[in-house]
Amino acid sequence: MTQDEALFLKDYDPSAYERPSVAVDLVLMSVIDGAPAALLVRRDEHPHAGRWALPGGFVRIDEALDDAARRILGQKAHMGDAYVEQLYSFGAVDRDPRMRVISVAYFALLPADRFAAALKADRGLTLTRIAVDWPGETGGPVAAMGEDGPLPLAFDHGDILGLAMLRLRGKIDYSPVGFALLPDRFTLRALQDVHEAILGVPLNKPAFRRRMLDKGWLEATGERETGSSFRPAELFRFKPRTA
Amino acid sequence: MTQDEALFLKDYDPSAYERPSVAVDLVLMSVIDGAPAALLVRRDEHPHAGRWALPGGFVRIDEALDDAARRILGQKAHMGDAYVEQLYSFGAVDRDPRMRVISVAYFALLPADRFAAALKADRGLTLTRIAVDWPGETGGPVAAMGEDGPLPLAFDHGDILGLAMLRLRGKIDYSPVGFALLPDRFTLRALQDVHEAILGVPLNKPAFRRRMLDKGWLEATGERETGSSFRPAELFRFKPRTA
DNA sequence: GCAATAGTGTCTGTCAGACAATATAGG
DNA sequence: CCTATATTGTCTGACAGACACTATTGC
Repeated sequence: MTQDEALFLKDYDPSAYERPSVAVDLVLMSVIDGAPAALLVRRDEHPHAGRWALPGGFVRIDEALDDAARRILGQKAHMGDAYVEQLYSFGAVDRDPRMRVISVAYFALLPADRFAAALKADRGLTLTRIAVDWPGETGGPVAAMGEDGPLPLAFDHGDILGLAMLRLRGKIDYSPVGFALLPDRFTLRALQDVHEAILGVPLNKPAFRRRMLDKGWLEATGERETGSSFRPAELFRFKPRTA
Repeated sequence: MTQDEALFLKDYDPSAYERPSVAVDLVLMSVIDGAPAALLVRRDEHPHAGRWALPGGFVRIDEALDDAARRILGQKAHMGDAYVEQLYSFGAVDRDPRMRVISVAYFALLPADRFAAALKADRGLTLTRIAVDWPGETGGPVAAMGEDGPLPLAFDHGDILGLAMLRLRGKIDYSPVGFALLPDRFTLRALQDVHEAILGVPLNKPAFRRRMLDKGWLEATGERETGSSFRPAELFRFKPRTA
């Protein structure tokens, strides 16, 4: 930094304009029993008390956006590391009636067992199945299904959830994000189940197997699944490097 | 809104936390003479005085993010309507040395003649060719080429420019964004030139023609281009509805 | 051996790339 | 007719879907 720049910095007045609050909202996604699922929190306070919302929080003044997402993943969702990706920023003026809040939405992909652990650790979290009226290229509205039908969502969180599903559907067959929804070792059938749940269509087994193996993302472990009363499938692992 | 909610709103204190500034930065893109191009502004003030930056500005407290992008498109880039899409939000803590600024980046796609008009209207704008070290699936770094080599970019605007190119490259062959880079009527050769510039690779002419016509995005006008000393190509138009 | 699923071989339709043939404007 | 490019036809290789076949485990 030059001396001029240092002088300029000293005199700069950052309080000239009224500033919005910036929040991060997290779409926690998994595939459970062959269907896409998400974790929501029930709002106890106004606004939208009684509705369900994405876990979220305000970005601190000295905290990067990505760091805020990971902090909320730990604090609000009781998760350790996970695949986290920025989704979109929502900035309608009236999306929060309290005040101007711009929300940077992220989504996190987690294996089903991590969902179970988080639900046990925090009773405030609710598991919902995501229902999408697929197939339809545009990826229409989604619904978070509770025990007694669709849950009412707070703010614009329904839009965020829908966009997250759309993004995931768009990425899953040309990027290795699907592996983040499975445990370390998994069978090709389990991987196919995940893809079918996300895409909402049944897939051809031999073609799926060929495609996955050709991409070079998979590494055979030589191990077999246990507990089946029929021929056990081989367990594969995600190969991190394209080598 | 219930009475409870109204009461709650009244008592809510929005000034509890220090808030970041939120800005919108615009990547104005076109294809000129067979190469991707962008419009930049030269910074006169600190920080990064003398470097080139994306046109941008702060989001007003009562202005939606998308509206801010369109306002800046008009005010700073002297453009009317255009294809505008949100790109990504950049939120590193130290990306602006003055203060905490979170930038929501947008990109706009414009036909080459609109670029020329904007350059005439505002002498502060600079036209740069975008050089990308392609082909390479990951889409390496980009450089904004001036008369005498690469221009130094301010803040993290090089990252933003690179991500914009990557996004455009990823979308162009499965979405109709390419038409936004051309005038109302255009030849298939011009469309192919745009695709080749964005993708950085030569394309097969018959295959390109077939693919485009099969997608149903194009409408033949029956008119022909003029001014060529050889067989004139038919002019096509973008068909808005998939009908 | 039986049941049930894992894993493989093969055919076929679709589609993009390659390449060549035909069409048409100005001169 | 000549030049240069538009436009079309055809062949071919890559690849996904369909479907049937073989393999392997527990019982």
